[in-house]
Amino acid sequence: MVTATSARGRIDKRQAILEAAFTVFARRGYDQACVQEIAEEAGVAKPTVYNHLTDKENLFRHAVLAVADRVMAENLGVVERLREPGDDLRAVLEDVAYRLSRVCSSEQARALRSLAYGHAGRFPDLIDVVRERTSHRLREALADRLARLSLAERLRPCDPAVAADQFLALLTGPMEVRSHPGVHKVSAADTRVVANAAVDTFLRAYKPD
Amino acid sequence: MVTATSARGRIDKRQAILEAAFTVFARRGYDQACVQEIAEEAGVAKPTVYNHLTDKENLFRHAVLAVADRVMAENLGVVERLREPGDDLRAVLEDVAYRLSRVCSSEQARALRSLAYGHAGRFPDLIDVVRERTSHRLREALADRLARLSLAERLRPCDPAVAADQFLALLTGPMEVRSHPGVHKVSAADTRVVANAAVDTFLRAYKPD
DNA sequence: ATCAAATTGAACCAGCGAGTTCAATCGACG
DNA sequence: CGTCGATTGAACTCGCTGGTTCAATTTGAT
Repeated sequence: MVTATSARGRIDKRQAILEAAFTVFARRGYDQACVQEIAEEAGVAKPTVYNHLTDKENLFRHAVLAVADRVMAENLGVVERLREPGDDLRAVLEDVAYRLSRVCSSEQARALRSLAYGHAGRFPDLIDVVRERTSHRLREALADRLARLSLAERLRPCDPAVAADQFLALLTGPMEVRSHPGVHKVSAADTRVVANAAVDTFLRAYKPD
Repeated sequence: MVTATSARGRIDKRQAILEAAFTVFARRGYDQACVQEIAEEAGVAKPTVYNHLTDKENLFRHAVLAVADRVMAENLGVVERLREPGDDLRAVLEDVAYRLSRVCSSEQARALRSLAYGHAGRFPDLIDVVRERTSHRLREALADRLARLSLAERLRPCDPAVAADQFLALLTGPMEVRSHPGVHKVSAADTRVVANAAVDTFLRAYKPD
């Protein structure tokens, strides 16, 4: 059996390769990204890349999926904050909205969407997986929480699925208008404004009574 | 000077090339689309393509911009219907919402966004132009109409810009969840449901009182 | 008919990048 | 120290595609 250090060494190298692959794919696109550059970015030789991940295609898939998992975990963690809302519903909604906005407009998440949607033609299955692990999972989790809130009469009776859709739409829609891709990231203050506006209209539409 | 018919003949061929270029770029992506295939799709020889549009890059830009202009025109036409709203505001909003959904989730519009966002890395300026001619123009036009409605006390006092953003978000957000790319298009009935739901929460949040 | 411009098909060049091979090197472990 | 496996760098093959050239042909106007 291989010793702990060497195994760890291998794992680290694989992670480094995947990490580098994602950043290079993100900045060049699939076709323009050459394996050579990925190898350099990872601080590794080209044959080593092919040693760990057989194809350029495999490399792409694994890199994208890894990031998708990370983003999904963050999103679910944020929504979990709605499990025990205090007496100030608006405050906790604003908090959740703000954090979700930050995650969804992070560099990683934006690059992820850009890659998946941009290469939908060549990797049709990949886009499904990405959507499943980001949008859908997030939608389901949020719908669960909203259902409980509705049942507890903190929100008016409604279809939790469409409420979740609309909440997320109110968040991400206005955000992506403000985020010129590549250039200056959206400021935290701006994000907060958008998040609060989203929560405001959401509550106007979904408050009890 | 060239006669009308020959000029028309040239124009037709140019249009055919641009049309073909867009469809091929849409289905293959920029890099995988070879000029040969575009020429075949247009029913034309390869040198003819280079005769009309110098570069592959130029070809791409012109093809994308042409479609962007078409989509923008459709969008603006739809919003124009809000200029004289009848006494049933909800009905006309639902109509506009439905038509906007159809346009924004049309094959052309989806391919357009996919192309622009997917190749944002290589053509940073192109994405700006596309956004300008679709999202921004639409946003502005809608904000204008909403401002008038607010002034006429058919909507509560509000910032027309954020109201427009949120209206569009409520529309397009839930739509793109339902549209698996490539496969079955969203049914008209489904679109109507989403549009009506969007108008319902929008009116709940923005009705006077 | 005739002339000029546009079009065509085919061949050709050049560059680029995926993927492979291989000898040299490194690093852990006994 | 010696061994074995992983890593490295460099060179190489190979296919593909953008872009060009050119002679032959078509098209359409006068």
